[in-house]
Amino acid sequence: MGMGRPREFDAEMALDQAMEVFWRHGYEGATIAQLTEAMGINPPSLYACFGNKEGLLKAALDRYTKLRGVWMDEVIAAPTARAVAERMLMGIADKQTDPANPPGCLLVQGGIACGTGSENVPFELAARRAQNEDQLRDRFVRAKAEGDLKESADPAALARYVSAVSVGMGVMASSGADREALRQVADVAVQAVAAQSADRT
Amino acid sequence: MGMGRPREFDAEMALDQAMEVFWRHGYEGATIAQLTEAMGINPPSLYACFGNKEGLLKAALDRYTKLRGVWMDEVIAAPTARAVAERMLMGIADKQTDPANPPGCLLVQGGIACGTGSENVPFELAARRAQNEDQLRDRFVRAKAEGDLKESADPAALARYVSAVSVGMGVMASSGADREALRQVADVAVQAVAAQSADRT
DNA sequence: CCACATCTGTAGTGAACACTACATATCTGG
DNA sequence: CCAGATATGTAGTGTTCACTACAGATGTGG
Repeated sequence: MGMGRPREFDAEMALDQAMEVFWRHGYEGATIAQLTEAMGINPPSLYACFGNKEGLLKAALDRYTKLRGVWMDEVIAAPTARAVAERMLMGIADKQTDPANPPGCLLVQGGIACGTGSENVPFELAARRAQNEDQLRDRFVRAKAEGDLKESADPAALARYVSAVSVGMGVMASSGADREALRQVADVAVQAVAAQSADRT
Repeated sequence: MGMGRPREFDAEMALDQAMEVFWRHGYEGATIAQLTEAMGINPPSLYACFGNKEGLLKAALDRYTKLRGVWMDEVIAAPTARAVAERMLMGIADKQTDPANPPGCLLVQGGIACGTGSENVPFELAARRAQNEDQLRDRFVRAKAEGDLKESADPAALARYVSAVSVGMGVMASSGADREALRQVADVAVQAVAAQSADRT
């Protein structure tokens, strides 16, 4: 019993290309023809490796969140809640306007509303965004315990807020907002977190 | 030269139904079959009245922005920049979770990323969102002139910020966030505007 | 070198899509 | 009551979609 013919393409490189297509056109807007061309393979290879279109999206999302996870850890490592928010939102302003990638965020561009048969896609993307929010919330819980945030502060609400601003910035980036515009938004947004911080001397 | 057979359906009522379908499934996710069924008409009537699918979307957007314009005027009429932000974001928290409509905002759900041939749709939606932002900016310019906002405040940045938060809240609503969660976000978000306000006594 | 397993490219599959031809129905103006 | 004009319902049109059957290629284990 042999092991069969080996794969001729690099799965991770192909995923990077697929990620970009989903990022630019959304799940429903991306066609298998576009995906296979970008990935440099033919449909049967795609289906053998990823199952179907939705499987490919999930694999691309896994790769995306893995890459972003590294950066997110740096964000969480900031010393204060305010610094976390600032590092996160300013970083997002830069990332979402990085010409190396399509504008905006894959977790938003992937698909906010989908047609019948793809209802699962927006749900999947929301779940990934929620993971980020949970990380932030845990960090803000710690900040409160450390006395870095006011007693009246609600860590979950703050995390939801920062997450909401991130999403809004992503949509703006995808519709043409430049880096400076996003930084201005981030700058204003951080002040709300600062207002929840103790010792604002 | 007669005037021809009169239309048997009410265009505005039909538009309301079409609006809901686009709102729930997005432009690309909505099919002509779904639209005609919701509108209670057959395809030829749709095309005779609205030209094509994109024409129908634009008509639905016109109706949506017209309805929202009334509410927006009330928001703008609030006495201070802070009150404007509060009225806007709290109102949005309620509207985006109103069970009478699909969750979120049509200007976001309509389509953030689209496939080849529909690139115009995200652009169209962005233009409508920009109109809202312009209204806010003008109001904040006035607030600054009135001494309601600090000298250092940037009205355009504040307007972009409020607009970004609105969009983020819409995405959250569409992925299941409840009214209370959105109100918490709005509550935090308003504090950033408050931080730009003068006379915070 | 042979049986077996997996990948690859060609060339399609049926289904769903946006959109429309056409015959018929219903109005206005004369 | 007739001629012109527009709306409607039926029943399609061609195109594009996600997905796959199949045959040939390329590997491993015996």
